Amino acid sequence: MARELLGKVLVRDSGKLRLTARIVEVEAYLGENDPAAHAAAGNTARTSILFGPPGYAYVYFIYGKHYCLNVSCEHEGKAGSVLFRALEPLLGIEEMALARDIAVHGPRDLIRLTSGPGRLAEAFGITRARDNGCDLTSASSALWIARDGFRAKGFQITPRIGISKAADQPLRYALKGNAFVSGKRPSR
DNA sequence: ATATCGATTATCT
DNA sequence: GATAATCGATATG
Repeated sequence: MARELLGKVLVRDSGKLRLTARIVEVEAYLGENDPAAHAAAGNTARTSILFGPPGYAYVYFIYGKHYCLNVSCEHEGKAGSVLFRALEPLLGIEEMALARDIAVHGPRDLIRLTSGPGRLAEAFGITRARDNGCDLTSASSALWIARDGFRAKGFQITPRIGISKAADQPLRYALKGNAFVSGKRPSR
């Protein structure tokens, strides 16, 4: 799923406003048996979406400040998911800058719009109240995943970022050479 | 009822 | 490179 999501487009539709951005970095979380996954705590009020059918938005709140977006994967009862870590803005850049409350002058500022799980959620106005449980596979949803003709040149797999448990597993997928990928730049 | 901590980011040095 | 900010979910009593 993580590999399939790379290169797809995240779409926000609210009224006549549309935001779109390409998915350039994601991480896989493997469900109940993955110590780093929220699903490891079991099926609770917080994580119930993870245990439902695939294709739905799991939104969580972290560090008192940030929302992050996952899509549920696997069949009902299996809590695998994919975390959206970075996007490349396509449409609605001014609106994203407004939501992020930053001024965009050059490419350097563009990166701060959607490079990082908390940043992309803020740019898209994603909150738990608004988007948790949303069907990401339906074009009539306010938040959904689209396919355009984009062909990725390649991707790379590295260890997941920002976790303390099971941090060694290579489950982070990123488009090769994409400037919007979060974290430290690979040496090449 | 209370304590702990995190799938992060911004802002320092 | 280090650290503060900030709050809801979860664990513990």
